[in-house]
Amino acid sequence: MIGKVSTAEAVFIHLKKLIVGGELKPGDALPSERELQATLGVSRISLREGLARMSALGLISVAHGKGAVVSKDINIGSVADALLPLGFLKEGEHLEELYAARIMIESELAALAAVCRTEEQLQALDENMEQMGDRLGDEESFVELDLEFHRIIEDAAGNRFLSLMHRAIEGPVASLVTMHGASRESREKALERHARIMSAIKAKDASMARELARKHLLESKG
Amino acid sequence: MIGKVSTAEAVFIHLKKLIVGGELKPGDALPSERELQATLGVSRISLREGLARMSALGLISVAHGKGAVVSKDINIGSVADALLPLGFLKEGEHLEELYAARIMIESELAALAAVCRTEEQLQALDENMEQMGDRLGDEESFVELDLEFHRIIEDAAGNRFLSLMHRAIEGPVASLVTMHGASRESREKALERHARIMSAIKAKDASMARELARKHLLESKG
DNA sequence: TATGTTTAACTGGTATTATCAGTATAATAA
DNA sequence: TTATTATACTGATAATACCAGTTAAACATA
Repeated sequence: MIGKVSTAEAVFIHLKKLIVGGELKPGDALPSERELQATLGVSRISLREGLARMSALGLISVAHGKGAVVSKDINIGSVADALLPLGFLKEGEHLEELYAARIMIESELAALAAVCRTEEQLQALDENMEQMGDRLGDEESFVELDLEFHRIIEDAAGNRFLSLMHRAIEGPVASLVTMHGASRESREKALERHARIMSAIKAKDASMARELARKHLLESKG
Repeated sequence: MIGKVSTAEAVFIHLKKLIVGGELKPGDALPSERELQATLGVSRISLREGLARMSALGLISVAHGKGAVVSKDINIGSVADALLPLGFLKEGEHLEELYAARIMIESELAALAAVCRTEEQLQALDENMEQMGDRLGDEESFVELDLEFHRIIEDAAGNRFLSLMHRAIEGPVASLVTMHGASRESREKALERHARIMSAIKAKDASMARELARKHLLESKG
């Protein structure tokens, strides 16, 4: 009996194969539930549970009264949900793994931002740093501005896949990022490092931006 | 009915909040379906569709006759499924974005491998390169060994999150990776670059391994 | 007493049927 | 023609019954 899957799972696998196999292309409308139910020879319940799985993963999008269509793009929310158990990590190696991934992503975002950034984004970074300078004494505001700094860079990088991973990771490691209890001196140093990263991005020096971002995160970690 | 979301979606959101909020911890058993149905005041169908969503995302794991428990870990299959629409990308900027992410991941894996690699893994890389040397004339085998080389490095890096992203990306960009139609000379150069990466990993030089891997992928791309 | 079998009470899985609720369009009335 | 209404789709929800694994308590047996 090992290997047996439930009917709902079978429906899910079947539909997924149709999409992967190219029989159902992005944007295509699925047959109606009654029709699928008859074609696949399953009950409405199993059919709908299979559809629920598809929908949860963002593979299809269903609308009441209209029908279901194959998604054209990944659903960031779904991916983030699937990565949700990462938040359970408290200490130890798993958290280290996640942190390593974060450094990799952040530094690559900085490198890409150095290439793609617009003048508006440079200005946004400037404003952000100015505000950070004003809030050196306000820990909470500083932390929030710190996160915003990296979010601006993420936006400037213009890579949807990296943005997705960045956001999925941001939550779980937020507790680490937030330098809570850090000294004013450490905040001054962080702002200084931000300035250097910003300079590299402004100068379109991708390698420099990447390395500075990496060092920044490594140093702000301890 | 709560707000504008479906009942099944409301159930899903409710259960997710219980987990995120810490009321349900990883490994905890969920109440039985009949119980949840009564507590939430919804029909069995909606309840089960909500559970199906949870299950599809790998947030819970249900067993026939036993019950459902909160997952302790991310489900690679679920994440990969959610990323499935990436395979729709054919050409253009989206593929470029994915390729940039691939280079980032591969190079970081090489850097981590340089730190964590065991003697067995070094030996596996050695054997792989030896086989590649023997198959310089056999394009198909060479491509397969090429992929294996990077898979060994992925394993050696010992970072589950990066491994996940690596595997999710491997499929969609496979067509790019496979140097189909490349000359024997280009294969010789690729092998040479592999040897240099391997040396850096053996010497535990993370920065060197990262840079060499990055250059390798950039060069083998064209 | 100790052990093996049976049974009963859980659990989730599937199916049937009926009905509610959006949506779009064809038919109809102004 | 235009505005309204009826209708025939679509998915959403529900109630009910029953099937199918799992577990442990009850019980018969050695």
